[in-house]
Amino acid sequence: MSTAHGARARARIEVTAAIKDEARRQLAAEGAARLSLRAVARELGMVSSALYRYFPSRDDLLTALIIDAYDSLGESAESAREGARDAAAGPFEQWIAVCEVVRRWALDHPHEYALIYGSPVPGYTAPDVTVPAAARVGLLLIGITRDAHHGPGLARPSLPAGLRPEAERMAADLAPDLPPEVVTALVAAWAQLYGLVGFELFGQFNRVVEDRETFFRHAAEQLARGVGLVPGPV
Amino acid sequence: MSTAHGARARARIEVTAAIKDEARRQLAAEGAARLSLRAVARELGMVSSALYRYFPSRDDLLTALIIDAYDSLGESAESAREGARDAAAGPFEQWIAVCEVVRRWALDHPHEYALIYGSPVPGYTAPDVTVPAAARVGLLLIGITRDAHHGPGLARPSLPAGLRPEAERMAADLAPDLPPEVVTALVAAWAQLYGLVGFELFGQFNRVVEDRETFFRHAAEQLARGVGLVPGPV
DNA sequence: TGTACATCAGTGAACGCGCGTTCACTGATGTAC
DNA sequence: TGTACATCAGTGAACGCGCGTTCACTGATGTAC
Repeated sequence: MSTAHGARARARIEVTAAIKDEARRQLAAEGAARLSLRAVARELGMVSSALYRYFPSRDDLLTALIIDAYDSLGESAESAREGARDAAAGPFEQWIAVCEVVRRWALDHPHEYALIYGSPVPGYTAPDVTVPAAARVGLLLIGITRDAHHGPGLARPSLPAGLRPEAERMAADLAPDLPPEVVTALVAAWAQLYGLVGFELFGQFNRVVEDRETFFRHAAEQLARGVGLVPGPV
Repeated sequence: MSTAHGARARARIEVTAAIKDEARRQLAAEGAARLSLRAVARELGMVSSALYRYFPSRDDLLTALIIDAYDSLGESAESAREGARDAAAGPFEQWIAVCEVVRRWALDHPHEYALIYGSPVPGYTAPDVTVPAAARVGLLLIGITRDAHHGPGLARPSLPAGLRPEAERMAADLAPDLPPEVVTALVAAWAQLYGLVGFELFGQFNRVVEDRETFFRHAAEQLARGVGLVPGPV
């Protein structure tokens, strides 16, 4: 009975996974705009209407892929951080490790990256379910900075008076234990990181930057410094 | 004769412009992925095949729109810079003015911004004709920095030894009269600017940054400082 | 343990839609003599 | 200045394609008694 029920349930889980895998494959090959339920079904040897047993619409499938992409990136970033920490690297080096793995992930999964950080898919708006997954990298950068604050210390970035109220609001929202100057710099650095990655990925660095690894590493270090992090041991 | 010939030629120019205008309207309303020759023709009261007298294919129309978008942004940026200069603002303030107008333009033309700086349109690769238009904002930022270098002066950003060869190569390519450290910082700042704009535009700042004008202004100032610019008169 | 019923995955046909592009054509505008 | 011819814009029909979604259905799997 429980095995029987389990069998049907397991089958459901497996088919759902197969659908997502195939969808991800097509996403990787063609991009989100070209992702079609019919093509996914075709490839799986199913009839297109069968997918509706698993996803109520194309948008729901897209939402699932978006969450998976955020989680995949988040997981990479988190394990990069842990790897660095295990190697006795301090917050500054952890920051760099995370930035580099974000870039790496983006280069390895360009269409998934475009799906979550590129221009929105026309006619689709991401529902709130995606928010927690989307926040992972941001929270990780906050965590690293927090460690520095409560550990080796943090330089304090400058902050114009006009921005103080907003800085305090953001700090209260995101990391009440960190100085508002730091939180502000953190949010800016977070956005700027994606500027660097996006420009490389979407071809704006063609004919401009050649040694992109080295260039990026330096830029990531500058971002870390902007937040107040400094090189050094744990 | 010349008027007659002129009439036909003028008509051609006008219809071409009307097609681009309508295409731009649809682009603004729906995004590039939804732009269709048939819809444009329909709206203009023409038959879809008639457009082929003006653009050999949908991709060519898209290319024309891309160039126009780059040019529109470039023009905005250039005139913002001139406005600032006319108001006796120094390079630092000109830099801020340009950054702010880039942001403004992006918020006012989200789909055109997405077309040129967002994820690539699937199945389309921009031909080389777009390069000069695409370079305008970058060249403008270089120009501002050059003015500072030959005028009020420029702080010299740091540069790790490993990046020096690439920095020298970039400087030789882009601005041989500027120090390689500055050129490197410039390229990074340029990418980071688009990270800030893109995050705001594509919704990553939702629930995070509220006073976006003030936040952006501060971030733009930090970018300017990173390049070596400092506030002050001409 | 066996039987009657309910649940559910997957089928196959269909609806209605929009797209880019080609092609042979008509008729007006422009050109050469 | 008038005529014969060439150019060119725009038409209308068609080709072939793929899409998301609905719906009535079959047959296997699971559930309750």
